[in-house]
Amino acid sequence: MRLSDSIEQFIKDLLKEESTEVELKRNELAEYFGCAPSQINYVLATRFSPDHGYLTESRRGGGGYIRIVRVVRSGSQRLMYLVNDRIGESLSEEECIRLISQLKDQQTVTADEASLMAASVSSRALSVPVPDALKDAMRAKMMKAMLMTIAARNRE
Amino acid sequence: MRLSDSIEQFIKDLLKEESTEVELKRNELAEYFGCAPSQINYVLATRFSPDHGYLTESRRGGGGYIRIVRVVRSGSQRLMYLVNDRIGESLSEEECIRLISQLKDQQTVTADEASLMAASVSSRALSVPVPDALKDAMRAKMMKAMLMTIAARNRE
DNA sequence: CTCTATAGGTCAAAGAAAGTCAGAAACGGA
DNA sequence: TCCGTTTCTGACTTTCTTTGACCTATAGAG
Repeated sequence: MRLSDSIEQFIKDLLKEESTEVELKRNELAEYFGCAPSQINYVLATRFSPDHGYLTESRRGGGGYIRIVRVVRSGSQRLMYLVNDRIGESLSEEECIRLISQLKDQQTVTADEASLMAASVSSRALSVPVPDALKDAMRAKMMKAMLMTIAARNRE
Repeated sequence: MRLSDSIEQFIKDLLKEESTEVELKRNELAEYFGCAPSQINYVLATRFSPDHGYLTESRRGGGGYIRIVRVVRSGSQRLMYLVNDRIGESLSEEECIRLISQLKDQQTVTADEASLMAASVSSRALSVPVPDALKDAMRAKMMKAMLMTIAARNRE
């Protein structure tokens, strides 16, 4: 198992117990896992970003800390954020996959729906002679269209 | 016996034991067969493609892997017929819609999934400056990719 | 108010896997 | 034998992870 995954799991377990918020010491955590302190920042950046549904704040100096808060946003709030702010005019396949798996983690979509979405934006599905830039533009629109229909159905 | 055939057989044996899904390390497998790692990709491309009834996903970097999922089984005959015979190289939006609503009628997909699929092939989602012929070619591929993932999950 | 010990932050580079693709080699049919 | 197709390799690329050196903020002592 990857170190990053272990740390991610450790933090998520803490969040399960202490519910929506957890505070920890970067150096202690790094010590515990026997890794460089900056590894903690890597985990935060790649697994506890706002896209993943978390906010982090921290403080340096004596008595410093890192606090991680799981943001409780409704499914449609998340969807609207994605459609209006997060997704722009263009989205690569990798970015799509990342967003989709986050939605799945947050249970905004089911696993089945997630794999449908992933299939539709996959490079295999779009393998026609069209410039990559246009494909990414399509991906953005496809994602928005799909998210909108999900938002529409969730509203009742 | 051909190297590719040996590797193919090896993976299929794994799939027999571990049932429908197997995860492996590209480098280890190449090492085991004493060949170039890229040989594994060749085998995947020529023998474990979606047309053959398999899906693959992978991850790079430390702790990377390749996962192979067997899709074809008795229950998915109809879906595979759609993928291999019914849908050709090109599909208009109207044809997509018709197909999707048939799938919904047969309860192969839920209403929610049907609207997701429809959204992804909608003209709204594909409104970029690309010839219609190419869009319809994409629609065909997108539908096939999505049907494959549905077939993959329908195993009982 | 200044100094210093104590925390966390940043970034670039090294390491670990998998992907791509062009071309060499082997094979099979005419 | 000649030619096209399939198989195989190696060099190069891309992505993800991990580390280490250096930077910055804060609290508290003097």
